[in-house]
Parts: sequence; C-alpha cells; structure tokens
Amino acid sequence: AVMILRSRFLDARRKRRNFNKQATEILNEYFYSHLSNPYPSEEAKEELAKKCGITVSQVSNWFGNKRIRYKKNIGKFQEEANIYAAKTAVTATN
Amino acid sequence: PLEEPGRVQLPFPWMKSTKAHAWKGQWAGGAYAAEPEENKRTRTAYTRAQLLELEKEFLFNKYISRPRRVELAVMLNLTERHIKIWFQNRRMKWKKEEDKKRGCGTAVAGGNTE
DNA sequence: GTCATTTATCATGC
DNA sequence: GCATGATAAATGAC
Repeated sequence: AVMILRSRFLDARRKRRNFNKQATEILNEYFYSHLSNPYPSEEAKEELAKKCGITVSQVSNWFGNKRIRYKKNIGKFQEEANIYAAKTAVTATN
Repeated sequence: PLEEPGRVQLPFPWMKSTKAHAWKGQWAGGAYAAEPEENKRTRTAYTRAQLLELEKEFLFNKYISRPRRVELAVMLNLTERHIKIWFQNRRMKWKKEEDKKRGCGTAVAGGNTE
C-alpha cells in the first residue's frame, strides 16, 4: 500500500551517468570562452552535442546547470575559469 | 599597476538574478552585495492525488478550458494559475516525448528525398 | 498560446 | 559528503 508514494520512484528517469572527460572539456571550453554570454545558439548546441557524443537536450541541461551553479558561487569556479581562460587565450593571440 | 593579469571575470548581466531580490548593490566596480534570504522562488510540491487527476484530465484534453480549470482548481485545492502552468509544461513534455518516438523509425536528419 | 530558461529538487556517482 | 545530470514548477520573452 506504500508503493504509490514517491511519484518518481522506479521511473527510468533520473538515470544519470557522468559525461566523459573529453565532453566536459569541450563544454567547459565553450562556456568559459563565452562567459560574457554563455547561451549557445541552436546550431551551436547541435555542434556541441555532436562533438561531445550527447544529445542536444543534454547540452541544454549542462548549460542550464552550469550557469546557475556558476553564478551562485563564482568563487568556487575561479580556478576552473583560469584554466580554461588560459587555454583559449592561446588561440586568441593569433 | 594594480590590474590583475589573471583578470577576474566581470560580473556579466546574465549572472545577475532574474528576480530583483537577490542582489542589492548591483556591480559597482566589481563589488556586489548579496541580499540575504529575501524571497526564494517557491516550488509547489503537488501531491500524488493532484498529479493523478491532472494526468487523467490531460488524457482527455491536452488543452483545458477555463470553466473546467476553475472546477479542477477547486477540486484539487490549487489555483487556476497552477493548473494553467501545469498544462503548459505538460504539453511541452508531451511534445518532447512524441518527438523522441518519431525520430526513431523515420529518416533521421541529413534531409533529402522527401 | 509556445518555448527557452531559471530555479529547486531529486537521484545518482564516487 | 558534495559534484553532477535530469526532471519539473515557475518565469518571461514573444
């Protein structure tokens, strides 16, 4: 009689698996090189999805989570930001 | 010579809370002051019974009429706004599910011969 | 109305 | 024990 509790219980919904490191690299690279406006267009999302081997929805999820978590605690991401900032700075000088 | 070489990323507009509640001093020169616990966005936790009724209704009608919405609001002890928004979100979810089902059998992108 | 997004919350990974 | 991806209310642009 208790089974009906927890509407989200045995749903196949929240099966999460972490993205592989390379995908995360690509997403972070885009995020930090567009920090002034980290809102990829639909086309950009498709391209990112392809490069990362994930779906467009997953790309949207990632950016949504990243934006909210970043702005909620900028300090926490400072180190990460510097790493990727340095990475993209190389290509910027050319 | 006080400029940071590593450069602190500027507080860009998107980092500001969309609701005027979270930030006070804005960004004047990089310093910002967070307003404490003003008001958090509340997220209503629908009960199982409420969700069951809403789903049942959605099975009949993807769009709910105004009179029916009033009726349902009373029956479920929710506001009309709650129900309106629930149906909007539910339609979006439904569409996503349909798109997923469709994409399987028929031709994937690449677009031609059609 | 749709729809991308914000936000809180959930479930899992590790 | 938090980091992280997914889901679902709630918001706002259009």
